[in-house]
Amino acid sequence: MSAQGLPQNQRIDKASTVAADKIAGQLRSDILGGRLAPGERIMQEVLAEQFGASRMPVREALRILQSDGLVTLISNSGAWVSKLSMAECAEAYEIRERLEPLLIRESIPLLSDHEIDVLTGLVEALEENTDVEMFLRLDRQFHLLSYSAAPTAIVSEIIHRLWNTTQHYRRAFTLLMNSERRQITTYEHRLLIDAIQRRDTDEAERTLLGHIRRTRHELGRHPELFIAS
Amino acid sequence: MSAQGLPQNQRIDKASTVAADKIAGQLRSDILGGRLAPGERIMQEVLAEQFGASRMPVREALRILQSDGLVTLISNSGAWVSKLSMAECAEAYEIRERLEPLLIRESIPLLSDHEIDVLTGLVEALEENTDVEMFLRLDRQFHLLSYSAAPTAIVSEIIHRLWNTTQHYRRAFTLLMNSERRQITTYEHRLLIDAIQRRDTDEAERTLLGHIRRTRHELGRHPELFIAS
DNA sequence: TGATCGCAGAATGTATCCATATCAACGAGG
DNA sequence: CCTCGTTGATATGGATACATTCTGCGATCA
Repeated sequence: MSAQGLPQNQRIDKASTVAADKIAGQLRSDILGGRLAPGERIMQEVLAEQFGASRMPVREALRILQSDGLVTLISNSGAWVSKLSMAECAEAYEIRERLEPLLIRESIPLLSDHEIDVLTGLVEALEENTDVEMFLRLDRQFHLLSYSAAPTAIVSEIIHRLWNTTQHYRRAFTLLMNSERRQITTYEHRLLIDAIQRRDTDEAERTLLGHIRRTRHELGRHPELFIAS
Repeated sequence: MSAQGLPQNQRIDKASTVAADKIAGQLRSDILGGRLAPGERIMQEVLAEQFGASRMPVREALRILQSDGLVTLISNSGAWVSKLSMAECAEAYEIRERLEPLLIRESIPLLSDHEIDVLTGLVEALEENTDVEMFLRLDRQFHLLSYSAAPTAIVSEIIHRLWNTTQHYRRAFTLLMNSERRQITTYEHRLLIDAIQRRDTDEAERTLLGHIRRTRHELGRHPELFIAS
């Protein structure tokens, strides 16, 4: 049982020199950016040619994305962009309801003043913004940054995954939001940033929980986003 | 954006004909069974020879186990059996506290009478058992079976992952349990199976939460399980 | 003496080729 | 006309060989 220690830095997010990582990064960006739709087939050879590499690193990239939950692999059959049923999407939101309050609670006391300034700026940018892609990016940045100081690596990873796998449906949902719904979102964000500025963890938790829950309920009213295609 | 549908069965748990799956299965069993310790190095060539295969399926197997959280891969460096710090282990229990009550609540109404009989049998077997490996197996079977009827695939997967990654520490912890502690566990299991038999979801949730929380607190008193080796 | 550079060995990453499984089209039979 | 079996094309899985990167040890120089 000679247990040799791991290198210190278990997480290396910076682009590595490994082709598979680069391909995975590009693919991830394509999926999150909506350029690849859920259910769409991914073929190894096409990707390989596209990247000027052999199929080998592509296969590894697909495995990587599978562990991110972004791609579904089936033996001897192929790879598809993961898709969620309405039930699964609702489930993702239920999990977020239970875990993100934990994250914000752990994070708030450790956020720097500078980070809170950035968060405030993001909320303001969100109010002025009208573009859907920009909304998705800013909203994601705002929430994930608000959790970023939390020292809880495992929860963070789970939440990142859920944000990734639900990204496509948030986009579709955002497109459907009417002005009333946008107003509500704006207010929720204002309440949340206010609580964060005052470092009122309890209030932040409550507001966040309501924010996610309301979104889940709203999503339940749009089953058309999940029709099998 | 021609989204072609995926095959119906996204999950194929039965042993496939694919070598990588078989290797992954064996490795998983080795890790969960304690024959491979956290932090231990895994070398592709050794495994390949051991299975009479080339390094290629081994690499795929390692990716699979990475998505299970059992293995940590580092580019251009190698693979290690995942290990947890005490903080991460405590975090895993905090997540379980928040998600497993959800699972048991969703599961209980859908459990068949037969499954409840099996659960009852497992509790009895646990009380009579004295062997550590058997305890781990029975305890795991009991809890996971009690959740098995829950239609929540995502939560289930998260919980399975957490049980996997904490397995080694549960083993070490189980070895340290004194008779008083074992008594408490027995009572908790009895309360839980009683609530399940009566299909009392609220009581089951409460009992389960306490069960996990007490274990987490108890674990916090044994930092020696996490010394860097 | 110690610190840095460099080289050798080993392990991982990649490419190419071959084997095999899957699926759809086609044709024969009922 | 429908059903079932066969067959062929296509895409994935696996093996071997080669390239690249990392690590640790030792020599050299300040």
